[in-house]
Amino acid sequence: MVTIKDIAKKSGYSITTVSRALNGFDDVNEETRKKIQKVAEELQYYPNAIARRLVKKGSNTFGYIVCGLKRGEKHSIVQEFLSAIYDFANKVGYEILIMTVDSKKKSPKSYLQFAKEHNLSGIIVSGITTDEPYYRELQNSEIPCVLIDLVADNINVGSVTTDNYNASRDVVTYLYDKGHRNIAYMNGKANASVSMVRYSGYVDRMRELGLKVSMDYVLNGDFSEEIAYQEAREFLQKHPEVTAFFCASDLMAVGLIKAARELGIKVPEQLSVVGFDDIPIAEYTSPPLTTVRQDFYQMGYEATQMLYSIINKQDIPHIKKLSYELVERSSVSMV
Amino acid sequence: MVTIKDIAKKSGYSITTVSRALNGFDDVNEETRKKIQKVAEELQYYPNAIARRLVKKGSNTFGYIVCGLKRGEKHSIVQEFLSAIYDFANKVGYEILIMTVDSKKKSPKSYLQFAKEHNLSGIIVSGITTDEPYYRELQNSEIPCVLIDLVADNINVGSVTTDNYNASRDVVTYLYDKGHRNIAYMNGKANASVSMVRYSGYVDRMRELGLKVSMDYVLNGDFSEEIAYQEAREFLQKHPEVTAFFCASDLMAVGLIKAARELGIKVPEQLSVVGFDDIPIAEYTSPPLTTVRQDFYQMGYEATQMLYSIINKQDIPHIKKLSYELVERSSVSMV
DNA sequence: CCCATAATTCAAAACGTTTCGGATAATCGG
DNA sequence: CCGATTATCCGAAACGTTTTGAATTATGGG
Repeated sequence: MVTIKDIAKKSGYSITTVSRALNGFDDVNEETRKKIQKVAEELQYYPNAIARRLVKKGSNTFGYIVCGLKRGEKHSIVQEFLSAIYDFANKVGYEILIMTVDSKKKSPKSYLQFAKEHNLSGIIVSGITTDEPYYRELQNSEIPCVLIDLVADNINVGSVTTDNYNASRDVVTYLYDKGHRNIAYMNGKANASVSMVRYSGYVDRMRELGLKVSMDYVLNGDFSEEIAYQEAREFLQKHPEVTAFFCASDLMAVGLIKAARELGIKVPEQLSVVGFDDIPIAEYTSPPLTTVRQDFYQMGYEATQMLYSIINKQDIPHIKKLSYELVERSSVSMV
Repeated sequence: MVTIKDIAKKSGYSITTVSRALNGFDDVNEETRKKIQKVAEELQYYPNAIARRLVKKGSNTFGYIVCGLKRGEKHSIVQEFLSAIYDFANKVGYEILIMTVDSKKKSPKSYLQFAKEHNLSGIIVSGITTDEPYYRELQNSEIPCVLIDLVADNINVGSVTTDNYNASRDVVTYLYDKGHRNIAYMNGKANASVSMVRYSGYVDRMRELGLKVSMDYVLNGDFSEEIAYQEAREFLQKHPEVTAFFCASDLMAVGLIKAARELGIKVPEQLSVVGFDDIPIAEYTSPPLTTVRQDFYQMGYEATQMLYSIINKQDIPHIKKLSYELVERSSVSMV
């Protein structure tokens, strides 16, 4: 490994001067700089980021903690986040260190340990649910951090989510306008923050519209296609009066549609279905799914941007609700 | 930041002893260790990984270079890789540093710089094409590295791919057995290694079966749904005699099917289509796509495993071809 | 009771950088 | 020509660890 020392030796200058020359300080003669740069090039010198990070105060590194990353996922949400985080990080010259945490096995490291070990400037967290130990730890974080899809009430932690509440309300309104009155709801993971918010949007709007919201009408599909399918199969047989279903995720909507098809219930003629997320699949199901589009890339980008602001002590709002879009495809019909 | 020094001070032992106690060396009294651990806990001490990495020879870190990560991707291949790489890394106690490179803008860093800066033990590269500057650089790498979907001929660089050649041949055979004789081929990016391999599998098998392979019958969809759609629209009108299409990716198959539908050509009745990859969408298109399944998770896992072996100077084959599976769904019919 | 061995502990160097405070030489105003 | 700037340069400390080699103490055999 060729170090700054080698360059100093070969060029005849001191370590200090070499460092300053290479880092563009202006108290070094241009000619000297040229010479040093030449030597650096000849020797194929690359500054050791580790040594640098050790001595510099900030590490200029974002941490990204992704919970529940696993194989065979049918959406690419994490990929979108990643893409966004990197785009922003590249823009501001930060690097990224990722930690994955599996909710099943208890992780060996706490998020705090992760952050401290690596001297992280701040961290972004996605995919966490309120029942994980991390959640509590995060609540009183001393380290700048922003949560995706989860709100917290600490000054050091920001959050960005889609405006789930209003999105949910809009879906109910949309269905109502199409003439539906018996609207069931398929909720996601009980411990996911978004589930609760979407649920209350549904309930509130239903009530406002004077529609009954019986507990029978809300199922729990755990954000899983398979579970949604199971639940729906049972439910649909018992409740032929239900003409519309709002699912808290596209995947569950897909499961639901499969159940309906198997029971000979035609979508959308006999049953309208609305999903949430607009994952790639949504466009290709039959019928193509009407759903609420979340822009996951933007979510990741805004999160990183917010983290950057928090790190730099900028005074900005710590809660950001992103807009959504109701994408009309063909899974809903008038009644 | 609480350091090892603080612990030394508070516990009354030397820095050396603290370090050795915390790292489980056996030349420290168990009682001492207990005490030191207690102090460490009280002070919420977390060893600084940066300092550690600086002094240790190996960094115990894999680099992962992902080319062409971008928003709005309709597959989750990178996510699968990531998931796999992390699973393996967690198993062997490595960390991962990711660099993204955009083939459009010339990247500020060479892969070598990236590796040296961070003292990486080795790197994994995915998504690279032969026309990128990185490709040449990689060819004579001094640093252990393994390429996904690209083969190299350097002892330090391994590669893992699906057995694209045979997969391609099998598809042709499959179509042949279904009675198809005029089989067209939609190729991917010209500069992607896999494209060439799949292409030759197609050509070789066609010839073996005594089928003509005219240049007219091979299109280039650049792995893009849109381009494949455009190309197909033109082609299908001119060549009604073609009864089957083999596409080098599912996405292109989707584009192709769309074109066919618009031209009133029924899939699979009038045109059979086979894709490649088996991305999540493939299962939901209408008709559901018959395709070659690649296990991207396994690819990532094997790649990391191989990298680990290379790093540890184990003598293992540097080229790994993964098996595939022809998934029969409904986009192919007998003729 | 003494020497050899084992069990503990520690001081100091090393990893590759940045940076503080000063040193030296050159330039300038008067 | 002198004191004061200014332009360049540099030595040494610092970042938080690990590790080497040795010192100290305890133990045991004879």
